Amino acid sequence: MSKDKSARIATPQAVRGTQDMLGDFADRFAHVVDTFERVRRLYGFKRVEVPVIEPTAVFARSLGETTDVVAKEMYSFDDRGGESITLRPEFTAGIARAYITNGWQQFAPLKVATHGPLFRYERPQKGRYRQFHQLDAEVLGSDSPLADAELLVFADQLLKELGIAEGVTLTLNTLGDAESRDAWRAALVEHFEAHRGNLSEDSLARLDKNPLRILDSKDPRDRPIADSAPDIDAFLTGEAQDFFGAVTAGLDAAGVAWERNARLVRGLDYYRHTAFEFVTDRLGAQGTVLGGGRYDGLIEALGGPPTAAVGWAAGIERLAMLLADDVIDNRLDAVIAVEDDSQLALATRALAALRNGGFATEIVASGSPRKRFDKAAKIPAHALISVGIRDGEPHINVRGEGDRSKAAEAVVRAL
RNA sequence: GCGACCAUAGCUCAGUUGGUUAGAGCGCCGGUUUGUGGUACCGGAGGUCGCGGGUUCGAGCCCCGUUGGUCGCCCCA
Repeated sequence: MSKDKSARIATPQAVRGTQDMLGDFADRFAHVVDTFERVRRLYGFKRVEVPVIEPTAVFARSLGETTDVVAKEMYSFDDRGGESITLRPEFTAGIARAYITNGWQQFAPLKVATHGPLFRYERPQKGRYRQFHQLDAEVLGSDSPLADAELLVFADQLLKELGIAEGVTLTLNTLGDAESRDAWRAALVEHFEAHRGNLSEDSLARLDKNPLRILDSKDPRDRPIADSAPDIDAFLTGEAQDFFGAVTAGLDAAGVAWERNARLVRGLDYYRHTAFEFVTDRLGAQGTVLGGGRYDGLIEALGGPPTAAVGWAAGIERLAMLLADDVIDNRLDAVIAVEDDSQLALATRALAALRNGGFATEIVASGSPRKRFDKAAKIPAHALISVGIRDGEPHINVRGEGDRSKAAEAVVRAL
């Protein structure tokens, strides 16, 4: 109602790569989060909340200065006090920072879970957004392979309860301890250097920044070279070998299906030992639905005590897209159609009684009275209650099947 | 950051080789029909054709730019 036209602006568009959710997709999103919250309790993971903003150093130092996430995808800005702040591009580093600053070592081993928005300045694509949302689970302060296994069993049960386990497979690898990883990395660099002339341009860049990533390159020119590269197995120390064996034994004992993928590496620098991804071919180019691994060196790198830790994150939008069409039941218990305005008071009493009694109820009382029944009939509900006049008397009719309908009718009849 | 395709009513879309006043379905509002009924019919509201420039007697249609979307590359959950 602005009288001053100059007060109006052209409606701004939503920021690129962000989304507004309403209805079906919002319900799916909430269903993923609700399921996660339920399953997380079954595994004894505590709820944790950490800030959306952190000092830039939290991410820049921990993820690896040369990773794309740090080098070109962070939303960083100087606040009014001149401090460089970054919108979190992932959960792990912030949780690690909180673990140190709050002295959570006293609770080790600490199992925590959280979910919320993350921000990455990327080109939007199917299953990839600039503001996106993840579920996250971490076990801090445990160097036991049992922790890795527990986290994976947790992830597996979550996917099963969401009904999307079929078509999603757990792929697993080990990156070894620091000693194994360094030896393997050196051998890889040597191998790739020998084939330098045949690598793709992208992989030549990777050779300097993160040679491990050449292993999972999709470029056909890289595949023969990557496939003939040495596996880590030959470089694993006995200790690293035993660790991986214990993780897979734990999975087998819990009945979790998995596949070894010796080519699986992780994008962020902090990973050691166990690395895993739950992958699918149903999301186009964004095949990873849940991923993570062990990051024993991260907390120390952030200035904390040497602390072993392992965790995973899962894209909520990606999980929501995989949900079957029929998993969301947002039917109301009852819909009331007011077919005669003289009975509005009666209908309103029925509405209040139903809602107070725990019945999800909606009322249709506007527009042409003779069309309200049809309008109400289109709203998904267990019971359709019409309130009107019949033979000069107030009259209530209830249509519907099942227990909820009968229970709702009982409430209305008791008025 | 690179590439391809796309953008017309609230939604999903049509719109001929460039040619009067840009259409349909759904949804919304009103009327009629039906009258324990989820039906059918009639009417109405609603559009700077994403935005800016250009070509042309004339542009929703062709060209350039721009913004956004979608899908790949890359990256990652």
